[in-house]
Amino acid sequence: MKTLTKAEEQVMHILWNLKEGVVKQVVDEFGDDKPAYTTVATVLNVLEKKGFVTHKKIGNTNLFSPAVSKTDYTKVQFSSLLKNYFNGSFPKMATFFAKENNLGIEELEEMLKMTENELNKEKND
Amino acid sequence: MKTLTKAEEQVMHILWNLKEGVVKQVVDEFGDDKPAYTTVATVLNVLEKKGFVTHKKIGNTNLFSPAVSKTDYTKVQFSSLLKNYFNGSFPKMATFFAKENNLGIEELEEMLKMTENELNKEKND
DNA sequence: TTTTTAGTACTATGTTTGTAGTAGAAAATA
DNA sequence: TATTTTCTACTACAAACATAGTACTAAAAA
Repeated sequence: MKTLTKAEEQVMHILWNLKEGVVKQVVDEFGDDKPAYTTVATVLNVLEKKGFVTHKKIGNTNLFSPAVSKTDYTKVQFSSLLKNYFNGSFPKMATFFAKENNLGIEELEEMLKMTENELNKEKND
Repeated sequence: MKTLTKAEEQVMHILWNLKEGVVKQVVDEFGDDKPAYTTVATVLNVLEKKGFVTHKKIGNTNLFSPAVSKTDYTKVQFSSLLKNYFNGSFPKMATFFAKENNLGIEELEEMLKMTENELNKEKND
C-alpha cells in the first residue's frame, strides 16, 4: 500500500469520520484555515489515483468515500512504528508508554483491565 | 521538532545504531542498493540544518552523531500515532494489537508480565 | 430566460525531497 | 615528488507535494 502525505492524511481522517462526503463537506471539516475548495478537490483526485478513495456521481457532483479503511491503514502505520522503533516488540512499546507517563505496576494492570474490557466489547459488535 | 522524511529517517536509524560515524560508515550500513556516497553526505547536511545531527571534524573528515535521540523522536512518532489513530487511548492501541494478533486474555497478561520485566530492567540501568 | 452559483477537470507554480555529479583539498601511496 | 584515493562543499535536476487558479458546465435563482 502506498503511504499518505501530510495533506492526504488529513483529508483521509476527515473522510473516515464522514464515511462519505462531497468536496464541500470535506472543506468544511477543516477548522481554522480552510484550504481552497480546489485544493481539496485536487487532493481527493490524487487519493483516488492512489487507490485510497472512490467516488460515485450523484447528479453532477462527486460523492467520495474511503477505499481503504482506517483500520487497514492503521495496521500499516502501527506495524511500521512497532518495527522501526521498538524492534517489533509490543512489550517494549508498552514499557515506553509506561515510562513516558510515569506509570507503575498498578496503573499498568489497570490498563490491562481496560484493554480486556475493550476486547470484550468489540467481540459483541 | 521538524519531522523526518523517508530518506532522512533511514539515515537517522543508522546513525542511532552507530552512535557516531563518518559518511562512509553510514553508506556501508545500507544493505543491498547503497546510495551514492554524495547522496548520503547531502542527507547528513540536511539533517544537520534541521538540527537532527551534529558533526565534529577529525582531521579533515566529518564525524557525525545524532543531536536528537531516538527516544525523543520516538516520543513524537508514538504520540502522534496514538493521538491520530487511537484517540490518544493506549488501551485502544493494545486492543488493536491484540485483535490483529488474535491474542486472548492469557496472552495479554503474558505481555503485561514482559512489560513489567522490561520496566524493572530499565530501572536498574 | 438571463444571471448567478456550485461543481469538475485541467493546468500552473513554488517548494521540498531524493539523488547524485563536479571541483578542489588533503592524505596516502607509488 | 607525482599519482591516486578519499573526502568535503557546492551545485544540479527530476520527481513528488502543497496549494490554488481558470475554463467550462450544470443547476438554481431572479
